[in-house]
Amino acid sequence: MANSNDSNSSKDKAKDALSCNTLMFNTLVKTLTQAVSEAVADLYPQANLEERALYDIFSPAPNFKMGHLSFACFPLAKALRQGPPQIAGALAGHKAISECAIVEKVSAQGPYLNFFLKRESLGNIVIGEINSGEYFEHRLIEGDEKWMIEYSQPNTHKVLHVGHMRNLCLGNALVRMCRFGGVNMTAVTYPGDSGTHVAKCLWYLKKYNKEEVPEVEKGAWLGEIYTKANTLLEDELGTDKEEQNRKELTEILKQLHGESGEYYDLWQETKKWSVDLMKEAYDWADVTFDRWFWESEVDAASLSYAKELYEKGKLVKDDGAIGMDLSDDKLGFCLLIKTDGTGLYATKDVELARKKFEEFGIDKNIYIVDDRQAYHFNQVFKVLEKIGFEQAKKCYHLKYAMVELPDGGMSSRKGNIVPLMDLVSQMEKQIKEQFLNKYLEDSESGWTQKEVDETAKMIANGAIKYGMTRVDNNRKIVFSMEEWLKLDGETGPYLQYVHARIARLCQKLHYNEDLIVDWDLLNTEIETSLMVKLMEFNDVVAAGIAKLQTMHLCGYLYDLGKLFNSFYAECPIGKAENETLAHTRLALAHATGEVMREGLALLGIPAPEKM
RNA sequence: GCAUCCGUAGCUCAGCUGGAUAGAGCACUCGCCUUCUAAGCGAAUGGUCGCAGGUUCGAAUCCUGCCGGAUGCGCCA
Repeated sequence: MANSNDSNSSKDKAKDALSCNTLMFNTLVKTLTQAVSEAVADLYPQANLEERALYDIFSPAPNFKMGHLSFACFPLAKALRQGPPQIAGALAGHKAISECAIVEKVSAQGPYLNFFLKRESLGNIVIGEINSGEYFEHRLIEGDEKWMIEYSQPNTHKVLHVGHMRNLCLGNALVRMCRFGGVNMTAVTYPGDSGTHVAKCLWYLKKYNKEEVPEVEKGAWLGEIYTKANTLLEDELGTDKEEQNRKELTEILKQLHGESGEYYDLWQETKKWSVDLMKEAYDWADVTFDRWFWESEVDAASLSYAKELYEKGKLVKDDGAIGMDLSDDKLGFCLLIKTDGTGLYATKDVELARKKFEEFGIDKNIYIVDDRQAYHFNQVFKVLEKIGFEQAKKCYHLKYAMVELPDGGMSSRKGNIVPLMDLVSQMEKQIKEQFLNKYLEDSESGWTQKEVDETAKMIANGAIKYGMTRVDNNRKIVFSMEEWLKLDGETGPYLQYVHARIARLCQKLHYNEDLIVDWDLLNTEIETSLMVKLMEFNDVVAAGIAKLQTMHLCGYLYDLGKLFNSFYAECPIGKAENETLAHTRLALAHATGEVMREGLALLGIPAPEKM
């Protein structure tokens, strides 16, 4: 009993931290909501239903044969004291709905009210807004809370590998989506530039390394040194060298803390090599941060803050160590000062949170970190709450499962990793060989080598980012180079291809905003389906922001791409029966291109003009 | 032992706060370039939704138990 209550409340708290309200931005759904509201008020005068509640009931119909939008009457049954099918029947017959200006046809199917919208309304309101750009200006999220997302916490002195990309792609996409929806968002990173891994790396570099430091790619080389250091230290465990090694590492850490000595100088020099590597990856991913919080920056401050908390009686001493007893909350004991007087990971995270609250005045604090840290963050958030930070309730650990290799987890400690740039370069090579190089010889298309290189880069970028953001955060990704190099089916390049096709089409057929269109001419199912799909874009993004998920946007863009490709195959544009139809279809294609470009941009994926 | 996550087609995954016939991709089979980019389109094949109960008008979805897998649980980060 107590257990289930506890788990409920912790789930509720997590929801609380996430919660945000989406606005009623969908023009057509809003119009339908008003119609339904009017009909309900007329038919059931005693009922008192808010428009907002009605608006939320609308959803896409399961398939385009049944309608464009559905309204399920189940939620109304209690308030209206009638069965859902009866309600649906009554509403369908009311003229506020059946004669609504945007409704082509409405029918009650069992408990559902299914709407077909007028092509003219879809065209003028949806396609028109998209092509003018107005559609992308809607604010999606209510309120003016300040949000912060911390993502990408790579360690210096280790290799950046494909596992880090999941975090980076996810964070990048969420930041972009939130900003698109009108959220005041600050993006920060927290690289680990201090601690034992650094000491180990420097220890090996100074004492054992015989290789020349390379001229280029020093960061990757340094990562290999770290792996060697670890291997050596593990090999010497249990030998008479173990004690000596430990002493040497402690001495190095002491120098780093004291900010002087040969190892401190070496740290400063080598850190730069790693940071250059990080920046290379961030440039590749087109990621920027508003603030870099260095681990070394909070190191000393975190310890003095913990001491201060202890003196104030907020922490207790136990077994010689200092921390907070969270056993009442089933979170054990959160250790903050070790018996040797130094701090820990949690100590730094408490200080970092304090800094975020004070420096930025944030209301919502999101951490994108892998799911192995769940317990750690539960402890840290609880500590913050008990210290007295109101914002602790709005701290949220956005978990994701690890990227693994077919034979198990990736570990730079063991060195069984795929460096990020290996994947990128192999993919670019493959893209050129399989697709782009042929355009070099083709005198008609006449691509330059530079165009080939740039396009290959964009496509590899799209493939990796889509691959990393399309699966549920809770599901682990097993990385296989062979699989990732397959670029057909549901992939980033499929979406980019749709965009490139449209761009070419608009160019060849001279798309412009002044084309004379007649939306009523679009009378095939595929054309109206495409229009309805386009209408849903903002809804999908808003839902993604509310849930902090990228997966649904990926799925949406893929569905949109599929619809477009079917449309492209079935409906001739340049050779349509008449000019107005050609122009109308071209406007629809252009709108699809705009949504695709914007959607890809939210995932951080570039949209090539040709490929 | 306790906690979190996962278990849906041969493989990789969708299925949103329970709701209308469980959907894609890959693989396999068949069709489509004298028409706007075939990195494409169309068709066919493939599922007792891990198992067992419960709640409900209705459960892949919520609850409980079990099975199988991953991860975490005080001096690492």
